[in-house]
Amino acid sequence: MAHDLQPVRGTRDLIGDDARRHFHVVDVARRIAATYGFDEWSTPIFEQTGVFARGLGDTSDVVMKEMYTFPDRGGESLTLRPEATAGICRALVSNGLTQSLPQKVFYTGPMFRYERPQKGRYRQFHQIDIEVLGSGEPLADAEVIACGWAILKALDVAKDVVLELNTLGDPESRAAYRTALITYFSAYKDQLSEDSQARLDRNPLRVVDSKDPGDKALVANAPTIHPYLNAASAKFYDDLRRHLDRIGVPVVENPRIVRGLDYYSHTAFEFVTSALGAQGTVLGGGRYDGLVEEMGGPHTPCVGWAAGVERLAMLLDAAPAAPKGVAVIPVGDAAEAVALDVVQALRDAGIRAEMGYRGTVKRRMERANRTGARAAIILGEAEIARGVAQLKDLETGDQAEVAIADLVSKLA
RNA sequence: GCGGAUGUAGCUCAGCUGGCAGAGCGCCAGGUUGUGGUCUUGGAUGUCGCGGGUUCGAGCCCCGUCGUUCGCCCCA
Repeated sequence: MAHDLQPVRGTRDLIGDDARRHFHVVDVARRIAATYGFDEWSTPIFEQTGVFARGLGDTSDVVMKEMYTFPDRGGESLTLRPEATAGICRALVSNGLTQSLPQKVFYTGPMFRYERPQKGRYRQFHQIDIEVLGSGEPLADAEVIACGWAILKALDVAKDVVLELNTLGDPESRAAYRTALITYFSAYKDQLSEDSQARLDRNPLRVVDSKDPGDKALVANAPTIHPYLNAASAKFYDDLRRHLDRIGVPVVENPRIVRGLDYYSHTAFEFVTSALGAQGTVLGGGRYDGLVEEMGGPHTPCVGWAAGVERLAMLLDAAPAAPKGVAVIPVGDAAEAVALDVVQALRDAGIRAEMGYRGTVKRRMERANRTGARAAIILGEAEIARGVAQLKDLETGDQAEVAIADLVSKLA
């Protein structure tokens, strides 16, 4: 393949089965989210760089080294969004919606991160997002998680996935835990991996989800957050677990779950699978009470998650079947006009129908078969003169004469 | 950003120690002047990812580069 026709590294085309898998995931998520009372938003694919730089926090890798940031022709620094939440929060504030809370938002679209591509990890990838903006109640967390679980069930991938749940507590609890972790790990600093030593300074919570085998031994004896939760945070977490239990969402508590982005507090969760190699998180999120304020809006507690469409699409057992239409086949030029009327009547009735642009009957039948048509309507001049057509069922091979006027009702 | 594997027809892949680029599937045409799937006959495939080097000669060896992939990192 010529170099200049190669798709850009980490991007890909969605065609055929790949496209059907992708859109099936999005369609199902959109449908289920609507059922939970979420409204779909759409915001720009790029924002002023500050929206992400301020929103995601300056310790995250996403901000430090993965953003597609560029000056536009006016000299303003813009960034292709690496995730959806910051843009949604910006839109909430820009549109004055902090006056009408809560807002329940469904979102889907492409995101961009300059990472080393791998299976399930692309530079342009797609997410589905659910956010409840403006509620600090654990019921909102429960609803958001339940909606995610419902989508995974509707996609029939829930069997491969478990929900891992943790709490990060409120800022006070989190700060206390942070201090405890620094104290604990500092005693073993030289035994930690190089990566974790760096994390210890930058973002000590991240040390507890290290995959380094040496670190894991130390992490196993590290304190969990629970003793450091203040009363309000502990109650919040208890309430959430009670709600999830009531709704029937199976939970595995995992005190090692820490979200990558800085703005989280209280609830943190991931739906994980072992079926996708290193890219095990299929849906992840949590509560981010400080983000809107961080961005310059009023204090607005929020909770939400993002799911990777590509990862979900890979978990699907099989690609959804291609739609089956009806092939209308004229025999001879004079029949084409009537055939055109027939296709139009079928389409007007909501039936997927196609008439080939050219070709012999044989060619048109071959195409009908190849494209998975369920039936063929063969229209010859002799039939047209009598007001009938041959209707052939392409699965059984049965063929019968049907009045042209009855074709639509026969195929509905 | 780091380490490993890999790249040959539209697809999946074979190609020996360096010696004329192949198979299956798919595609195109015929067997069927108005009927698909099965069968049958014939046909077309290509910058061997790209660029250098070694050699009488490179798909094969060497260097570089681009893409993919596995792990790390990070994350959805």
